[in-house]
Amino acid sequence: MSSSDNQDPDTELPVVRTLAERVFHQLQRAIVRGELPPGTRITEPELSSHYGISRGPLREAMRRLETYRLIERVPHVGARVVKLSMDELLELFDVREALESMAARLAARYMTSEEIAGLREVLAFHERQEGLSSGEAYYQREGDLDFHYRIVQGSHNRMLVTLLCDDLYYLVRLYRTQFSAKGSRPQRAFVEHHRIVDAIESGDAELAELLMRRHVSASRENVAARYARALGDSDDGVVDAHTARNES
Amino acid sequence: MSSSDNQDPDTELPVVRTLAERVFHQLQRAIVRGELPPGTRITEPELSSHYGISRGPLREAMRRLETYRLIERVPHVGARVVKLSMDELLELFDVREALESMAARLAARYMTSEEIAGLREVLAFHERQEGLSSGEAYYQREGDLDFHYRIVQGSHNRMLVTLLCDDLYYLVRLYRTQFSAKGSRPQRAFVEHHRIVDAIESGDAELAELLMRRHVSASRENVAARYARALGDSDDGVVDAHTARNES
DNA sequence: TTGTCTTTAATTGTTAACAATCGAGCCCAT
DNA sequence: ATGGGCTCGATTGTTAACAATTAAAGACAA
Repeated sequence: MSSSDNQDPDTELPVVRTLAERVFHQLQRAIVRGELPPGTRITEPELSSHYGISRGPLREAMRRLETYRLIERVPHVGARVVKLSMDELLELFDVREALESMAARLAARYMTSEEIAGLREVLAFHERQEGLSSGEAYYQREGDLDFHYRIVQGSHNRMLVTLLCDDLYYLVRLYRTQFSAKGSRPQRAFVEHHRIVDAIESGDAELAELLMRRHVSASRENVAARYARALGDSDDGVVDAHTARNES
Repeated sequence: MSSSDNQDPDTELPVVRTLAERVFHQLQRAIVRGELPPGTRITEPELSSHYGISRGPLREAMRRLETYRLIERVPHVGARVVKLSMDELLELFDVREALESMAARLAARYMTSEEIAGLREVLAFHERQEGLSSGEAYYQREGDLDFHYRIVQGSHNRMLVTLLCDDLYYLVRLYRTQFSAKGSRPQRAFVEHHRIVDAIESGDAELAELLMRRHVSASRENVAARYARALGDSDDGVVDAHTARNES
């Protein structure tokens, strides 16, 4: 019940045909997990020797990481792991609101009964995890991501799937690790998730779209409110870890 | 009054700091203009000798083209210019509808009076071109793209701008050249454009969002209808040039 | 003739060395 | 002492040669 089939936790995918691809996935995971903290300078000789490859494939991997917005490069200067600001996080929420509400609308039209059944399984697993370990935010977060993941795939719009699942969700995960999101209102998110699935199952595209839009928007407002509150307590204008939280 | 400042017609941008960047822009332009027809095999030795560079920078340029979905690569096999299907074009319209309606909503909130004035200038230029040369579709198309471009930038959401202007609009232009879109209902699009700007100027975010959504959706339905009609006349199931048209 | 296997040529992936650019540290003049 | 300019080290950009994989052409057998 992980986010995806090609998202095994510790071993790299078996179907990696090139060194650049392998090290790209390794670096991507390291960044998303926070093993390479934001702002870390990425130097090519260092990383290439660390991974035991030459600079050629490493540069290709870095170029891919750049297009995924996980690192930022400046010609002739270097690259560093992206440092996320609260402004950009809120921007990302707007984009997610637009794309995921559209995905929910399409999912209500095109999702198969098997896919809907799988979605219900995710919700059940989600609640079970919540029941026995309320403090464990990991499953909740991953489970929530899985929920959104499946609805996007249920849209049967390949471009939407690529944009959200391949591009933006890695940024979402990175934000969560950087801001150490704990999931602040799981029970309310549960209710919203169920209502969205109900709308999808009944084929009500407009309602599914509206509910998903509200769901993402509420999450955005929650993050923004926590950020504003943290600004009052903090001395500087930059929010640091453990100040902003997010449940969806 | 072109689509962007860094979009000069024939000379490459002066601020290109590396060979890979230069050849990336050259290839991008060649593909979007149709000089490299869809499905064309891209072979590294050929292109590198053609552009007078080695395979290293060329591979970096190709990797960037791949993430922009302008070429498709298969490891150990090769790359070819993306061949677009009508299904994917309709998918792209759904994504545009979601993102551009959000952009219009944000533009109504955050667009400055200078940006709105520039938008009105685009519309005026647009109409002038339409008046004196009804058969010239080029200016109409570019003008329309410029219109959407500016609204997206008016959203002041950098992630949205990157997604739409840097990623998707090149695909839109590629579609237009491949399907040789002529602009089938310019006068109706004019009215819609004006109404959208009116809504933005009056700060009516919800109306701007709704109008932009309808505008893109109408364009999508127009393309779909022409495609269905072409299917009846055509012998095979693949739409070819001069059959599908699109005005927005 | 057709199907399969083998060989082969071409292309892609990878590596290591070379060249160009940038930033830091030092020196010197005011 | 401080600001500007210069030198030097390190990193990035680029190149050319090498290795691995693939797809196609051709030989051979049924």
